[in-house]
Amino acid sequence: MREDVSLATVAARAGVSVSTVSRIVNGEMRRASAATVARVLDAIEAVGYRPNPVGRALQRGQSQLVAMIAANLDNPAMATIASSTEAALREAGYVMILCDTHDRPELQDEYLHAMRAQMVRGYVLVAAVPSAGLSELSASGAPAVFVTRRNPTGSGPFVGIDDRAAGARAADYFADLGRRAPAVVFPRLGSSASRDRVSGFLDRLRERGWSDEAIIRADGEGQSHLQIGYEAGARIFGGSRTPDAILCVSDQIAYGVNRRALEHGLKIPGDCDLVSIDGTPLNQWVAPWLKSIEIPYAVYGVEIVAGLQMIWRGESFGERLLPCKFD
Amino acid sequence: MREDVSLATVAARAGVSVSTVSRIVNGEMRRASAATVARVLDAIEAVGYRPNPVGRALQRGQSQLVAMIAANLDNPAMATIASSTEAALREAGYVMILCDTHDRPELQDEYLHAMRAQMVRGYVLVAAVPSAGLSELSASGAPAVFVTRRNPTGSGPFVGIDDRAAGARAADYFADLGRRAPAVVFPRLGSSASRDRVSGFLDRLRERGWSDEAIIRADGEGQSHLQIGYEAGARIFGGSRTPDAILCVSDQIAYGVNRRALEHGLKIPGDCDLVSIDGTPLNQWVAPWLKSIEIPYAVYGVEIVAGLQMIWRGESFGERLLPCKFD
DNA sequence: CTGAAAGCGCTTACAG
DNA sequence: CTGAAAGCGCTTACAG
Repeated sequence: MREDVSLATVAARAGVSVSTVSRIVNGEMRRASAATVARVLDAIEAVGYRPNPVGRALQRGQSQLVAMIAANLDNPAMATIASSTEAALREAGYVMILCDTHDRPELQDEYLHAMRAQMVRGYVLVAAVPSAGLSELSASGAPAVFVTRRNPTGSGPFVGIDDRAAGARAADYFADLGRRAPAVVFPRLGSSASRDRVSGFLDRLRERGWSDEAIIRADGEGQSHLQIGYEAGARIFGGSRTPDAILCVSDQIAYGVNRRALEHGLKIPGDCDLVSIDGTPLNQWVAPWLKSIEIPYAVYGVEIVAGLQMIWRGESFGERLLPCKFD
Repeated sequence: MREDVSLATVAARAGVSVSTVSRIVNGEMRRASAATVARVLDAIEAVGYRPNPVGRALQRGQSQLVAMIAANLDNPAMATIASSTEAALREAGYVMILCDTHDRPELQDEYLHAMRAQMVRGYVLVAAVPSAGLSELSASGAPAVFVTRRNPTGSGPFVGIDDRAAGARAADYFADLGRRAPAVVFPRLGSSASRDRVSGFLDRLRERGWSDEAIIRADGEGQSHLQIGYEAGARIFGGSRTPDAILCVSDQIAYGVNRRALEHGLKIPGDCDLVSIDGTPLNQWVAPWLKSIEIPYAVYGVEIVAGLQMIWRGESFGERLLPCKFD
């Protein structure tokens, strides 16, 4: 377990050149005699050699590092995505660098540059925001998969859910239940995902006979979905019409709305149903009042890595929409 | 923004040697004439040169990467620690690699080896478990700071809270409130932190007149603190004596206990007070019934990085116990 | 079947 | 004040 075991160490011990050891380490067994291979393998074993990824990266122009650039790790959904991606990358022999952009384009660009300097093998962009560096990245053709939000500066491999369908499902649920006054709560400056969930919800309600004016819409400002829900809740419950069913585009928004509902003395469910889209496992423990369309964040990791591997192999990977649970 | 801007590119453009450029890039301004410095700086600017960290790491035997090796990212507390550490490292010019060990010693060792191969500049070990590789690391004197759990294989820089004091604080709170039947819930196979919280609680209760038998103790098995609380709750609420105050050593344990309490038709608070140690911000939104001693996870990052920097400078860094809020 | 050599981008004694 | 050279650990044509 010494620090100074390099190809040279192994080569000396086996009595061959570093070239030969290098080839064998890289699996080119058929270019050396069986005897040599055996001797080298023994030497590797004996000194406990492991290839130095830094030397290798410099030579190959490519490291074993994969950059995950995420908008906000404090969001439990992103934490789960990060965790599952980390596990899948490790299985595949890669190491994950984690970058939190706090949804700020300049930070995202800073990281994008830093990661290119690190010669990362690929990029996982979770809820990426539009930025100059991102456009460059897209243009450069570097291996990248977008998660949750589609590439805001063009197209690209995507892992997520069918957001419009999720919204529509909530609409059907409310309609089938006989609710009359549906509402939807979303971030003012939302992602494509948010918007799709909302429009899927609205379109389906229209199909099922609602007029536009009959559907209550409320948004909230800022980063924090908790705050967004709380703020929008004030307008919803303080308004002239109180809804009997609310779709929140995320769990955290629902938490905020619920707290406001409690302040207004409303019973949830009962006076008003709450449905959200996320379905983090914590809900069953602390928010049993919440019905949620469950996004399978825990399997995002394997899908993301599968996507990267397809790209590395030169195959094309368009998008992978994962099925949600709702019961 | 080309890929091929190296020291050589800059040197050629400025009409000097790479040595000179390298020195200037590294801030050794006084070893070159003012004219040369100006010319080189111009060239750097003109071609948009950024030092390649991989070449640099190989030469220096040390990268700009810092490894965070955490036991379980799905735990919100660890996610917040990871997030704040990432931010602090970025400010300091480092990049964070994230490794999730799932509390498994073999995985921890695998990562420890992989990170050494990456020539990481330092290690942040969050809730590390005992393992052969960890002993090696401690022995090697590599820069490492332990977080949440102290080094289980010896000593080492530590960032955390005064766990015994936190437990004692809960005891005082219950005693001052006039509670008569206190209980404490903890993981069966807990960390040093868990144990200290429990013993701090018990010792203070004893000081304040409780007999050992009067204090209800319940543990639960497994990884998931939610499950631990739920399981222990069954024994607590199904037992002969029902407590009127419970300390849970983590928020998630409290969530589990609360759910069980609800199933038993108990009102929380009212029939029974619940206090936990963690104080994640989510509590105010989804668990207003929970009183929690708040650990400042969001500032762990800056303390951890400050600790690493002290170690890098050769100064000694023993431990940093951060103050908790409880009101 | 095998090895010497060049080179990935960088740093750092050493010589001038 | 400045540069040529060696070397960090590796890979890969190329020559034999």
